[in-house]
Amino acid sequence: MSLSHALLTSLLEKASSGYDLARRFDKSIGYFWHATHQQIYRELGRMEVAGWIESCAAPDAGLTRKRLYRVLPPGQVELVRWAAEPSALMDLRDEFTVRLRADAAVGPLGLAAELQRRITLHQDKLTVYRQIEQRDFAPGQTLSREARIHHMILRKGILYEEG
Amino acid sequence: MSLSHALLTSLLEKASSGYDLARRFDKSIGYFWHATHQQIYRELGRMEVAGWIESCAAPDAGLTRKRLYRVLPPGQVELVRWAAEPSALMDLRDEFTVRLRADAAVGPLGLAAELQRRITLHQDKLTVYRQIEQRDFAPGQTLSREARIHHMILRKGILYEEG
DNA sequence: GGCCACTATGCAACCAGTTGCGCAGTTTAG
DNA sequence: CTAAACTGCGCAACTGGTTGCATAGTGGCC
Repeated sequence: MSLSHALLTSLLEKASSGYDLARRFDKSIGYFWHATHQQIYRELGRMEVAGWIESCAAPDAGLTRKRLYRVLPPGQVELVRWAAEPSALMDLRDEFTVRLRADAAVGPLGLAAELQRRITLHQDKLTVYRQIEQRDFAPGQTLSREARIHHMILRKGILYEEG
Repeated sequence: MSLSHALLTSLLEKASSGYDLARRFDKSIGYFWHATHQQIYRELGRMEVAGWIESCAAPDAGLTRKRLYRVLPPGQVELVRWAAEPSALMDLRDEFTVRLRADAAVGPLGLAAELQRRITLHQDKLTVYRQIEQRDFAPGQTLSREARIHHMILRKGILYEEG
């Protein structure tokens, strides 16, 4: 399973509460690995039991139950171990393409409007991605290794949305 | 859920046994909606209970349990109803990109060989897709509506693998 | 005649992901 | 001052997907 490893990565980038993690996740790793807050809380619990992370009451918790999670050395060791494993190519689960096949099989079903709506959504994402690229990865800059990897991942997203 | 609708589509294209369906699935709709034989048998059972499909002993069954499944009118009605529903953009679950992020976060983890392996796999798929395109959708032909939709879907696969 | 690979179906157990709900504290607008 | 919206965590029930195994007939080979 990779959700735990995705969370480890995200927590290494910045120690956070479950809630903040869920929100940041939506806007970064969430683009290529989606998770609900339920999954995230459950997984944080498991990882704490496993000794991969630890938690304490968050400094800004006040009277709330807010907890801050932090990666422990065994968590980082596990992440490194896992990252080097080979893995199968992502398998797609594309509902709309199934609908297109259905349309091909049983005649025109009026999918044009829906198709147009989806193209617009993809264009919106593309616009956002390109803005991020201009903002964070403008040409001529010298980028760190980390930044170059993030740029590559973003390029992949851009190529996908263009497709 | 869409697996049932993917199976309905595939069965409309050609009535089949569960086993044949599973094999055809791998090489057509399976490219954008993966399923194991277990899921397929279970779903066929449910759909038969629901009255979407019917089955009889296959003509070539001999003494085996082989059964032939066929879509009934309520199944087709359901497929048409479902196809017109709006649906969310596919969300990706890309393990390798999580690994790249992990590499970015905790330093070089030697993912180059794995990356190369995956590029080769994508190139192999691309070659297959292009051969199918040349064989089935050569330019200059007049294609049916159905064929044009299948071609579009294939084009999308090609763009994805090129990316 | 015996072995192996393949066709064909299915059970059972498990794990991951989703949905709906509930609780409790904090902030903000009227 | 109070209602509504937001932050933050979590339980319970369910559904979908995966894995390992079992069964049984068919066809080819040596």
